[in-house]
Amino acid sequence: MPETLTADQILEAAQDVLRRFGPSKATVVDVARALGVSHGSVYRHFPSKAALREAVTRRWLSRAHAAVALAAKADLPAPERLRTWLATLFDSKRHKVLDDPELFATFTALVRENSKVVADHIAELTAELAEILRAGVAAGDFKPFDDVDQTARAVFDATNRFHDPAYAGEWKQDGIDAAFDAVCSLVLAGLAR
Amino acid sequence: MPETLTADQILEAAQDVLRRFGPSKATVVDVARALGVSHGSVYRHFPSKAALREAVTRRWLSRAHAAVALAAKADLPAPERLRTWLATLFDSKRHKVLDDPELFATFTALVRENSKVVADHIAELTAELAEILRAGVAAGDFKPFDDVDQTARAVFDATNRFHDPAYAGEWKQDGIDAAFDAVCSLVLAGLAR
DNA sequence: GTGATGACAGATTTCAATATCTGTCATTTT
DNA sequence: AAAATGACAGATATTGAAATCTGTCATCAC
Repeated sequence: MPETLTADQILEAAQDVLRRFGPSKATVVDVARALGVSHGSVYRHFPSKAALREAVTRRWLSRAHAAVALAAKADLPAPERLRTWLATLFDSKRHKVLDDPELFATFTALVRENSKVVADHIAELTAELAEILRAGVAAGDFKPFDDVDQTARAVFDATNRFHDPAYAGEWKQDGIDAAFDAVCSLVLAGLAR
Repeated sequence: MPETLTADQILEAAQDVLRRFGPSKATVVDVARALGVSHGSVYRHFPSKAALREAVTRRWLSRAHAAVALAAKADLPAPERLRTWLATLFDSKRHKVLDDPELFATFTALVRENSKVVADHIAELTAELAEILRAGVAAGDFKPFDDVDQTARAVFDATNRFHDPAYAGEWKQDGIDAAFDAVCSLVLAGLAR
């Protein structure tokens, strides 16, 4: 039972409220109630409801991705590492949506309302991709690229169907793994020396 | 002023009503009113509002695509033909959304509510792609594929960002053409012998 | 003085009454 | 008889009044 209210406590409570009530019902008053404080206190730490939701979204997204980034750090040749990275990204999101569709929907709604957060997250992801591409070029596995960042973004775009939550509904369909492998192989063939 | 009401007249009127009122406000009663008949007469030709909307969607989609399919029939080597096909598809959709965003939104909403129509349309599109791929394999421009249809679908999936209306908001951003070229080149490199 | 409160104005949401729409079908029109 | 109608029941949408929420700020507590 801490003396003073911290931004982190508020974020934690806001996350709980969002989980329980969903993105359309969760209010700042609910968050304050959950913490046993007045809603005015929340506004001491966050300038607006939108800012609070954005902060929750950012935290949620970065924590969710930390696991993926780690899993795909394996010490492999670039092509395999790229394939693993893409497959891990896909698998992790697919598991999320299958395990708890409601929570995934809440999370997706939050992400959708913050295009800035999405842009930043995509920038992080493509930076990871660019890293792999550079390693592959250095090792002679990939052909040299005019613009590695552009190519990294192209790889990200080409695999959209397997990481954009907008397509989550298709991730349980039969043949989705074959479709993923097909795109993956096409992309890898396009990168190969 | 024809004697008897035809399904085609109803489709035409329904299309007008949808254009004018938008997908959420357009009613069967509106369509009947526009034709000067009772709404019961509409139900003689279409079993439900959903069926009527689906029929409109199908017609709208197939007419919109006829122009694209034609434009991309040019007598070129397969790789150029593929690039032209993809570029024409992208350009045509981008023009639609830029020229009349409201109509595009109406159209997109209709498409979204009919996943069956979408699936059929995608099947047609990938069939066109598969045709190009086969020609390319025969001419020795593309490497032979295990499964041409699967590869065609992979090409379609990889270029999602440039034909799925869900991304229409990004089509006016700077650098979108460069992003398109990057994905296109990656895909073509992946197909090349 | 720093942090928390709760009253307040304006914006947004909820709710229930009302109106409109969807789909059916017995009846009317041609 | 084939086509069209319009009354009807149940479902859905609209509306406006009441409730709740957001964001501010003068005041209170430590």
